[in-house]
Amino acid sequence: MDLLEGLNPQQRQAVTCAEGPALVLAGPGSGKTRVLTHRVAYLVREVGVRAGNILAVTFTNKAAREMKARLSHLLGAECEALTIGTFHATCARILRREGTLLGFAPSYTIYDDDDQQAVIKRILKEMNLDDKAYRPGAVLSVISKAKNDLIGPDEFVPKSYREGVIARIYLRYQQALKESNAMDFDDLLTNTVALWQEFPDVLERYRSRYRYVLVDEFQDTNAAQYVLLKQLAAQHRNLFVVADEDQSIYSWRGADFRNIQRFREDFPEAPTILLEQNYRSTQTILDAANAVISRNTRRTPKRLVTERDRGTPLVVHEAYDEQEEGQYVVREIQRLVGEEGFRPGDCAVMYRTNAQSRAVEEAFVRAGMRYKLVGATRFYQRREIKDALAYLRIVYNPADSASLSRVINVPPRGLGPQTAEALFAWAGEQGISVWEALHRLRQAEQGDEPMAHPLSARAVKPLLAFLAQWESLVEESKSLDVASILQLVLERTDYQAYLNDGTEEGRDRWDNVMELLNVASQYASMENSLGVFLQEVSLVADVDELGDQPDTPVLLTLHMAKGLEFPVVFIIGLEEGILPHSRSSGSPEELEEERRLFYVGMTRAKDHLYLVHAFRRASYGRSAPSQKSRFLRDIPHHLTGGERRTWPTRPSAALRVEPVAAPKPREDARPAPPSAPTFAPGDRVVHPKFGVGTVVESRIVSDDEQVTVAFPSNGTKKLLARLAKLEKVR
DNA sequence: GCAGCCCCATTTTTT
DNA sequence: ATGGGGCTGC
Ligand SMILES: Nc1ncnc2c1ncn2[C@@H]1O[C@H](COP(=O)(O)OP(=O)(O)OP(=O)(O)O)[C@@H](O)[C@H]1O
Repeated sequence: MDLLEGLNPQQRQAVTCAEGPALVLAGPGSGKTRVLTHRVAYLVREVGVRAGNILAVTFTNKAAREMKARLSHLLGAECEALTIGTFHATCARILRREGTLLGFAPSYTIYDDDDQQAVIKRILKEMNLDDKAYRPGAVLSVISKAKNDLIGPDEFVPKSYREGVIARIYLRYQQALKESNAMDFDDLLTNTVALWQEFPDVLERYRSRYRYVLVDEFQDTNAAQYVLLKQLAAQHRNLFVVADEDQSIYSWRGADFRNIQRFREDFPEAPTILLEQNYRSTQTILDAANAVISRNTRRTPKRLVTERDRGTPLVVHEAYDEQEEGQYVVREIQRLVGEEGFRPGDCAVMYRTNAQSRAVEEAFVRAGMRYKLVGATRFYQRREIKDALAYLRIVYNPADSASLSRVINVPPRGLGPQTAEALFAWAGEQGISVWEALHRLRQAEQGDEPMAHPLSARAVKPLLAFLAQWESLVEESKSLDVASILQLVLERTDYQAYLNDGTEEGRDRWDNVMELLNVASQYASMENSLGVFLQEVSLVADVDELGDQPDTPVLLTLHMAKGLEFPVVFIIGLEEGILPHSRSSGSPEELEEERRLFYVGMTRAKDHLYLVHAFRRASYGRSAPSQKSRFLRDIPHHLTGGERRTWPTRPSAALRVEPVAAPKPREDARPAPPSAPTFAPGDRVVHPKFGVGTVVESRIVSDDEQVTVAFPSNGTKKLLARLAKLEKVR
């Protein structure tokens, strides 16, 4: 197969460019991922690079799987030797091998958010701090931010008293993790950076191993990830990155698209290759997406053309509420499948927040249709699943104190909060893991030299019984696979009896545990199946998606949609407060990121794009009128088929599409406040008489919008937008 | 120590 | 709405 077949000249140039660094900058659907994939194959097949010398970094595990699949097609068996994965997964693997140098046993545990919270809560108690003044979530976000910027607990410079306290928590937190032989997500990156910094010989090994490094979605790398890349590529300089600054949507996680600029400075010899041909979307979709993104100021405009024809207009639909919104989406999918020959799996429903999936799911259930929720870790968040995983994690890494604290009294065995607190505090004081503390307790009780400990005489017996039980489980598990271990643990803890309280919920919970066992058994034949299984679960490597791939509509967040494409896309909840989200509307930067998020969603669509908003929506149990998203106003009217809605006929009545004239806010009919301003401060506008000016302020006044505009030559004027025929200019 | 009850806040996005 | 956390009574 010719690797260059099916590539345009620009793409070929990128795929075949010489050794050394290179930057591919291009818009959505221009084949960035395809270029990266083909470049890998090209290096192996044409340049003769050994597959083992290539590292390709993707943004999600799913993307890694897809790339692997494509490369296995392009390269055959040789692709097995490639390293393809996310930064986190790759670092996790490196640290399994080399972590001992930093004081971590190979069986270290990756702590998830709950574990992290548990550790922080423990520390707050230890330090006598109020967990309301220092909310664990808030503390963790400060710590995470620091880590993403590679600021360790020692380098952390507090800018306030509060931050001083957090700095102390941070320090203790890192100790606690080490005592538990655990790392959090951010540690996977920072510890790898530290490893390579402190052990140049190790870095040297990885440099010669990963002689060619390729990074997808480079605009969403954070500082730690960028340093990792620099460490690896500083010498051989074979760093190939593809990026689109308009698709940078993870700044809240420390991602910084200015890494593109840094790359240019650090690798000045890198050619920049632009891809300007879009192969995905119709002209209409592209035009609409472009109208939306061009309102962002901090960007370099890109050229992007498509070979495809105009296609159909976008559909903008106003639903009554979130239920009717779900119903509309489901019926429209049924229609597309029934009348237009689409497959259910061609359709995707995208939303800003996970909570929004609920109403859509209910609509699917009511319609008797199957659907797939992407990236839903809900299953792994369930109590019974977390319990079962905690059991497994203890077997794998008994030092894991977070897991021990979770299940020390599950099922109840007389080790209540008092005892647990005493035990954990005692371990904390001594700077040892809880597991070790239990051993000391036994020593103290049964050894020759009695030792003081704070545990009540009554608690000692169940504690030692607990230790004995788990010691035996750890020992017996050594020769077993994950599935057998899980079965054994469930049996010994009598977990089924604990769940089975006679209620249906209890039955369901047990069913879930059996489902977990089913998933685990898919790993059973692997080498070190327990470790592999736990790692994949921790890295959210969508374990549940193994196997079944039904042809069903997909429900996913806009964030999860990055990098994917679908013939039919529904974006729902296009309302102020949701998209843009109220928690992200504070600064212009945040708003621009919300806009990019919408842009990413729109550009996933190949043929049909539906933009749906609801007239009213319930949140936190309260239903309130909503206001349509400002982003919808940026889409020129001629690209949409006008706005439609299916109510107020009767929300449950048969689908009836009634065209609705441009929204005219009538106070009696609409409790909603008047529409949002079309002009925002900073916008450049043109006035027939005064010329070009800059908007200073804009607010809604009765029926029109009063805009204050500063004209360089005519001073500042207050104008009514409609009357003055104000127009935006770019 | 533990089950049951009530109150309350809820930071949206994920590796 | 929902579940986690605090409180009460056994
Ligand atoms: N030269 C080409 N000829 C035909 N189809 C192409 C070509 N290049 C890319 N495509 C197709 O265009 C679509 C988009 O490609 P790809 O996902 O690689 O783009 P991308 O730039 O990574 O997109 P995004 O940034 O939006 O995720 C894919 O379906 C791909 O197969």
